[in-house]
Formats: sequence, structure tokens, C-alpha cells
Amino acid sequence: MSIETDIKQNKFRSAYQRLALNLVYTSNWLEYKQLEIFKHYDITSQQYNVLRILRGQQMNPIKVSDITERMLDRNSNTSRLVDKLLAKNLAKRTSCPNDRRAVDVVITEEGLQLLTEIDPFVNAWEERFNIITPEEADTISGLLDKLRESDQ
Amino acid sequence: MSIETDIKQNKFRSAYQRLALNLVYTSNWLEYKQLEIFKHYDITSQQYNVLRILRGQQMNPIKVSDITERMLDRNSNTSRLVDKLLAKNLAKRTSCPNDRRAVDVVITEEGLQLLTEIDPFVNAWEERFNIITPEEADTISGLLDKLRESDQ
DNA sequence: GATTAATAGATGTTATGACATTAAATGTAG
DNA sequence: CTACATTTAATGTCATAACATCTATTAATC
Repeated sequence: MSIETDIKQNKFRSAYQRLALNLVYTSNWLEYKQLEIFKHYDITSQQYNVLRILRGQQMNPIKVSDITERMLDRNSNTSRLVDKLLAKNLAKRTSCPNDRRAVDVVITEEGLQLLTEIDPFVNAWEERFNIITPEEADTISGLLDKLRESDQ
Repeated sequence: MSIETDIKQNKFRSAYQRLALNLVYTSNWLEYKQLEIFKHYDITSQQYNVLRILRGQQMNPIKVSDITERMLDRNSNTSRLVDKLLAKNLAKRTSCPNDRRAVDVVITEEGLQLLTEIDPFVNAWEERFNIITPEEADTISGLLDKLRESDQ
């Protein structure tokens, strides 16, 4: 369904306005769809995002501030997000030897296992994207990168 | 800056995964940038979204449920959003003659005025999008529409 | 026409987000 | 070394989001 039909608006000021609305609308749609997967595992999108970052570290400890830098939504309160993961034994926290202000975070076996359970569903979900070609996906990615460059 | 650099991840499972992450990241960036405009006027993105929908109605009353349908983020609690606008005299609420369950909402002069004040800033912001061509913007929009079609 | 289902919107509750502040550790300049 | 600024993470507070429930009204079914 076109964005026009979806939000019942048939006139836009410009192609740029339509794109801006479509971006936000599509992103909300995407996050909502992923949330439907995650909620079976009692985690939020943000918690999943942190877990993925931790797994990406390959068991190397990572500081809270570094997690924040890698997050999709940087306004999140990373400290409290990590608290949630700790409470579920999905991550563990140790003090950083080099810098006693910092805190090192590592994913646990339990956390890795949870991601392994979720992976097939996320993969299946992403595979539905092949309604467009990989080249088209790359084209969009490249143009989005360019859009954000207009910022300073 | 490429999404790779932005979230410090240099490998993606597929072009589709990169696109999914880029979409969410870019949408957050976009919403954050708009918020910077709106906060000078003491409204949130959601409240702005509702005001725009009301203005689009050209003074014709619109039901709360219809506002929800047109919103970019439909998980919002429209009822309470309208409350906020009422409290600021940006909208008014009358009971709907045809259906006593429903509530008609209309933008006030004050609401229209506020949008008029904000317009130039939003327009200027959107004009920076011309770092890509209108054709490219349309291409992305079309592909995003297609992506959402994969949903059922 | 009575009964049940569906719809519209408001409200209660809990969790999360946004933003400021704090505390501790580290870095830096005199 | 001392004083001050900066960094890192945690916490406090308030607003909003998420989700369920409730009330009033309308629609549908028997």
C-alpha cells in the first residue's frame, strides 16, 4: 500500500516531504513488526539491540559508553538498559581495570542462547525484504547515508 | 557518514539487514532533528503530527479515531494527545452529532497560527533533502511502499 | 424489542524515554 | 601537588508510551 493510502494523505508539498513521512512511517512499521518477535522472549527492541552489540563484540568486554555509540537510538538510557539485561542474566558487568570510572559489559551464555533462539525469526523477517533486490536495498541505504550527510 | 561508520559495524548479514538498521537509524535521526525545531514551540513530534492532520482537514471536524488512522505512529494515545492540544488552546473538541460516542476535533486559530510560525523551519529543514534529487526521493518512497507490502 | 457484540473514546497502571543532576575517577594547567 | 575541568556511569524526576480495562453508545442477531 502506498504511503498516500496508508496515512490517507494524497498531496505532499514535495517528493522530500513524502519521503520524510514515509521514512518515519516505515521505520515505525518495522520496529512494531520486530517488537512482535521480541515480545515472545520478553525483551524490548532496545534490549535486543544491546544484546546484538554485545554479541558483535565476540566476548570482548565493552564499556557502557561504547554501547551507546553503537546504538540505533542513542537517546536510550544505556545504563538502565544494561540493568534490565543483568536482571535477566543475559549480560554481566565487571569493573574496567584500565579506568575505574568505566564498566565493562559482556554477554552471558544465556544471552547468546536467547539470541540464537531469536535469530531464525529475525532472519525470516528480513528475508521478506527480498521483495526488493539487494541492489535496490543498497541504493536506498546509500541515499539515506547521503541524506544524513546534509546534517552539517 | 555511512551507516557502517555511524553505528561502528562494518559487516552486515545482507543488504537487507543493512537497510533495516539504516532505516531505523535514519528515522531516529530525522525525528530527533525535527524535535529540535518543535521544542522551541513547546510541542512534541506527535502533537505536531496531530496539528498537521487537523490543518489538512481544512476546518472540517475529524473524529479521534480518524486522527489515529492518519498518524505516523499509531501506537500513540490519541485521546491524551488531543487533551494536550486542548490545554494549549491549539485544538477544540465538540461532540459529534451523528454518533454520540465519537468526538469531533478541530484546529483553532491559535493552532493554525502556531503551524504558520513553524512552517518555514520545517520547510527549510526539508529543503536540505535536495542533496538527493526528487527522482531519487521518489525511488526510495516507492521501494519503501513495496517493502511494507511484504506484510501480508 | 431484548440481548449480545462491536465501536469510540477515556482512564488506570506500569514501564520506558527525556533530561538534569550527582558521584567518582581521571585528565590537565598552573 | 593542587585546583579545576572532563569523563563515565548511575540516579531522580517528570512526561510519554504501551497495554489493559472501563463506560457509553451504536450495530447486529435472534
